[in-house]
Amino acid sequence: MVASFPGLLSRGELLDLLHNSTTVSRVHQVHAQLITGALFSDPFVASRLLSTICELSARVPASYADLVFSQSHQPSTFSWNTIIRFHVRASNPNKAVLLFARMRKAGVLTDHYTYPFVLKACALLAGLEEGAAIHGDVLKTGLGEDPFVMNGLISLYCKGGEIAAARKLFDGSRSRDLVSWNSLMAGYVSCGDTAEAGRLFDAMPERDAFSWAILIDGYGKKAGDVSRARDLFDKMPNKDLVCWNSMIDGYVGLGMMRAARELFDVMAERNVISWSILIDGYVKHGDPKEALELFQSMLGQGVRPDVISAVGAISACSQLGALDQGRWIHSYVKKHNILLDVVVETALVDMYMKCGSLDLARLLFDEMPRRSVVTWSVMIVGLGMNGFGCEAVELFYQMERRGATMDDLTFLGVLTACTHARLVCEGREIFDRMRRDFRVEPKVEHYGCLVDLLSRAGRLQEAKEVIETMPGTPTSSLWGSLLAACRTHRCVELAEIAVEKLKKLGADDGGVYVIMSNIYAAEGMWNQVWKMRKLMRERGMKKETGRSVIEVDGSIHEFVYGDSSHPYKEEIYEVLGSCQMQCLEKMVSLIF
DNA sequence: CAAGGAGCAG
Repeated sequence: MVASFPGLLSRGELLDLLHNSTTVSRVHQVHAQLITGALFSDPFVASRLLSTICELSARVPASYADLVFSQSHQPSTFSWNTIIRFHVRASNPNKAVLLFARMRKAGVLTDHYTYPFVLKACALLAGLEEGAAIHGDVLKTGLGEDPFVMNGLISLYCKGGEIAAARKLFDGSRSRDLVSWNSLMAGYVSCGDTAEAGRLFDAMPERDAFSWAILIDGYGKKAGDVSRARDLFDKMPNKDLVCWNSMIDGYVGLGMMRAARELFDVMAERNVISWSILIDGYVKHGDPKEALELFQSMLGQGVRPDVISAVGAISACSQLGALDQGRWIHSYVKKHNILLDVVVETALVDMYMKCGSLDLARLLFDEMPRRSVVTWSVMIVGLGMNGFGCEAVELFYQMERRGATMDDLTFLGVLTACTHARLVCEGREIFDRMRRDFRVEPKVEHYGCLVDLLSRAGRLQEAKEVIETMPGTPTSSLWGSLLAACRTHRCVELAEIAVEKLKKLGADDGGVYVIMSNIYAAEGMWNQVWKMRKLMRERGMKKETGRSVIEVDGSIHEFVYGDSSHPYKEEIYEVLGSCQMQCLEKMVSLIF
């Protein structure tokens, strides 16, 4: 790289070069020049290099920034500020706070640039204790009236939930500006006091796009009062892109996808966030088909997907079981260098699992450079779901040996896997070790798994005891799974108890009586069966409509029981008919 | 000589 420069560059030439550096390789060139020319002793040049690295923080590893910083002799205040800023930008607030402590210890002068960075780091950490100590530091240096420093403090207290402290600073300040108003308003919004945020908004001497966006977001997403948010949105004079996105997100948060879509469709300008909000909204609110279509039209308009929209599209494929499209998105993401971070890869593993492609899931899982708790959990859940309960439990033990942290989802996955594989003893043991060995508090869902595990294995009495002795109130689903097991294990007495409990919980829907009448029928208790049927008729209960979704050659088909609107319905019923005929023929030949 | 605070997607 150095070869591209004949000889050494002068100080001025290096500074010029840095000034125009927008690529990492350019930074490397200058770095090499500094080393060969022993120019690190020039604090200004060294700090300019660091500053350029900081501007490129998204593409530079933290270790490289640290290296350059450590090479500068007696770093200046500016260099310290810059390396702290780098770590705040790179989401290493811990490191930033640590560096600040070292800076103080080294006796380096702090200035009005230092505090906003380090306060931001504290805010990210929600580290009120450190923040308060830095507040004391600020007062000693007499920088408390610098608007940047003060706003940093306000924002710190807001993020830490100390809105009263933030308010006190705000009220006592002589130099508050628009950002101070906005910060405090954001603070009220995030602690749920939208009313006070609204009063601040009305009292503001001037407003900018931030002010509007904070309150639109506050009314919409945070307070769920989307009509007030819309009022504000309509009144806003020069709506910027963020405001549109906030408003759309407000609708999406309440599941009002139609309203969200209407706004989206009339937007003059969209960015990848606008698309992501909507795609993610469709995924979350049960319309994965629409999410995928939107993702495709986003690509069609030349918008490069980011991690959020990619994850949205991938999980839409998981929900639909759309393996072909999922694989296509996987290769698209690889080809276009979309950051394959651990979240995206986990979504892909989940997609392959949900689509039943265990080998592809395993391949990706084994190759992943980093795995999160979610990655492991997804794999465990997937194995269990696909009927590989023993493998799921084995993976759980492997996870334990690696010392990976586990969360409640992990246990939900492994317990469900135990249920499906009838691994009663393992399941029971893992449940008992949850709190003791892994410090994960079992939730109702985990008790649900345990009850399911025991009752399916026929240990109905034991299951009933778990329900009755668990902390908190048992939910209807617990009694529900006991009831379902009573049917397979033909236990009328326990079933009747379960139905009574379900009735008390107001959860005795049609399904409960269907199961109960089936249980009676199996025992030949026909009087009871008729009683159940009559009860259902009286209450106007019906069975839920069955529906299913399938992907064929990349397009999605939905089937609803009794629905005949599918374009290929005649062919479908013909095939179905012939299947039934074949089944009948087979049965007939078996019987005779 | 240089750089900083507030808002939208998971």
